[in-house]
Amino acid sequence: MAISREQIISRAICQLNAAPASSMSELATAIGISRATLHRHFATREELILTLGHRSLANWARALQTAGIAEAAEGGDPERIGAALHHLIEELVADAEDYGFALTDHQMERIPELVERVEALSGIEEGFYAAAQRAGVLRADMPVRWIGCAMFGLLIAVRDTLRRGDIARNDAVRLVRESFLAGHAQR
Amino acid sequence: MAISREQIISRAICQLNAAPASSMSELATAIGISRATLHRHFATREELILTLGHRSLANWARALQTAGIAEAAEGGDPERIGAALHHLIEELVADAEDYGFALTDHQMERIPELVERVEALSGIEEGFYAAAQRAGVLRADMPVRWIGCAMFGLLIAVRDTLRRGDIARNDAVRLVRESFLAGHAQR
DNA sequence: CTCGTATGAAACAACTTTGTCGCAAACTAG
DNA sequence: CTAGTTTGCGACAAAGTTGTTTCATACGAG
Repeated sequence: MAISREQIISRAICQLNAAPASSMSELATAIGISRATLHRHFATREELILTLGHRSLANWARALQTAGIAEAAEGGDPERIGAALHHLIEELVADAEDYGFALTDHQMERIPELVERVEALSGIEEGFYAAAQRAGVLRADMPVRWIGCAMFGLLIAVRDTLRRGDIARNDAVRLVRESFLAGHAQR
Repeated sequence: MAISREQIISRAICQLNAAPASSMSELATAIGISRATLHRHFATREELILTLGHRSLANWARALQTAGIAEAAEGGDPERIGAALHHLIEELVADAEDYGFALTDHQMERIPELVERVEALSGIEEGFYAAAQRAGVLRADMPVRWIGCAMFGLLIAVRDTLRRGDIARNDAVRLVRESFLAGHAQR
């Protein structure tokens, strides 16, 4: 077993980040295995996409977990919520780089199983933003869904700027934090 | 001529906004014409995508023009730059709704002609942001490219939230303006 | 070394998409 | 009404993708 299943998944993600519409043939070549072997690991293309989607969503769930947003939201302490928000941004930025293709991939939108899970995770994240609004950490004059989507948009910005080398990797977290919290106007 | 070329283009955009990976057959059905007629107007799929891409970019160029960012940038007057920025946001938000699919469409990235034009327009917009930084309107501790991509991300947020009915259309400009300029932290 | 497993290469059928063509029907200008 | 144009429909070939299968080979544990 020269190449493990984990390596296949990770290289497939890498290839899809570079060329989101890759065929199974292109994926196999990029991974470094034959198309037959790829089909031995993932019987259908949908199965592969499903696996990558779940992998991406599991990482998102882990990010929400690690940042401790549930506990912070429950407590309602502004300081703790602020800390959790900072932690959350760190986690999300790291994921945006790894699973960049999943952010704007259209094939996943048609797998109900994944859509459902996306909505569940979005709900959790938005619940945290709502708690942050109540605690006075985030402004309350915007719909929660908008705040969630704005964060999402910034993660796409991270992916694209990193892909083209426009920003330094070490700078990404600061840029998202500043853009998200303070905006771009000079004060 | 029951359906004009303009109508074909506009309905094709509408369909691609709903299903970005539509085939020529699906597009023809959604437009309300036969596949043969669609091919009579656009010999190849690439020709259609190229037309839609140029249409989208022409609108972007018009937005930059209408907002008067070039003149404002040249003058260097902070107040005028701020006004141009507000105007620009209005125009970009309107475009994001009309040409939403183009924001994250991958097929266009492989047409050099379009990529080139995207870079040119990005350059103009970023030149304006740079002028805004020098004038003290936008903060100067971020790369211009990041600011441009952050705006881009917010436009994707507009498209997605409008698509799902999460925000009111009348509210979109205010949300982008506030998110872009002031961020989401409560002060 | 040997046996069982994993792999690569190649071929195959089924399907989808794209682009073209011919023809009959509908429409329109005059 | 008539001639010219446009359209829809169906058929077609070419190409690409997907999924399966067969077979020979390479590898690894024992």
